[in-house]
Amino acid sequence: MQREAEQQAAVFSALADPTRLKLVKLLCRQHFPDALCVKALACLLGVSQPAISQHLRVLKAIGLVKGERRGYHIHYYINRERLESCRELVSATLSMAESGKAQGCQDDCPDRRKQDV
Amino acid sequence: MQREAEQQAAVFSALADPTRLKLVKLLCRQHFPDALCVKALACLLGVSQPAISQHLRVLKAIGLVKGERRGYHIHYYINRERLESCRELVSATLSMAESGKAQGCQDDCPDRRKQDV
DNA sequence: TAAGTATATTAGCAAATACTTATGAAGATT
DNA sequence: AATCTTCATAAGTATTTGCTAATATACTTA
Repeated sequence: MQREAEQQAAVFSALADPTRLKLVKLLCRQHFPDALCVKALACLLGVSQPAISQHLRVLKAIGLVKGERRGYHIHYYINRERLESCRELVSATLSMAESGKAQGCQDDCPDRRKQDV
Repeated sequence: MQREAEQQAAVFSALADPTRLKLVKLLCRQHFPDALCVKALACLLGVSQPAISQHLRVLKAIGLVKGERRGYHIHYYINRERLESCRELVSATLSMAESGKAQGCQDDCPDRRKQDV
């Protein structure tokens, strides 16, 4: 569960930035053969080109976007299967269905006796 | 859309930490009349009491947890309606259903002409 | 009301983040 | 091959974050 929470948090982290969310949405709206190069994204989102490259790196790290060169430009697009799996991951993380049995204080908790409200 | 992305990012941010995710999960598993006080949470998660208070503040800020005093302790619990609404929010944010029409470069984009790939 | 307990807040710190400017690397075009 | 153009990386900075230790606050209980 330790590692699980970290992996889940990593996905939430990658999406925990408004510019990155807008980036994802922009890419989502693109459909073949429309293209969005880095400069165009920078222009649309009002930040510098390196800023976009850095955001793209974060999104690539979780497999959410991919790039493909076309002439001078690199055409960035959403990995839609991964997008769906991320959607399921965040949804499942917040799903109460995964609630197991209630957990009490551990035996070695110094305040176990005080937990009786 | 500007503000929308910020609000969505705020929810992702609040959940973009493994300790906070574990906190949410722990509270999810609690069912009335079980109680988890701050000290018990600190003990279970292996961090200090102030750290828990601070995480709880973040979660309270988005309405995800609530506290209720019972004797000496404050019993923290999940706001399950809000949990569900957060689940819908993050899911919808990543849902391709909200994809509108493809968007080109703005007219004033200095690199509009270069976007033809 | 005074003492006791749990929780919140503050101060301080190290690490991470989001950005810009400047520079480097990769590939396309001629 | 030389030149261009795009994109990535590096360097530098201001802000935010997650933590601990110390302190203050709020409430209960006697």
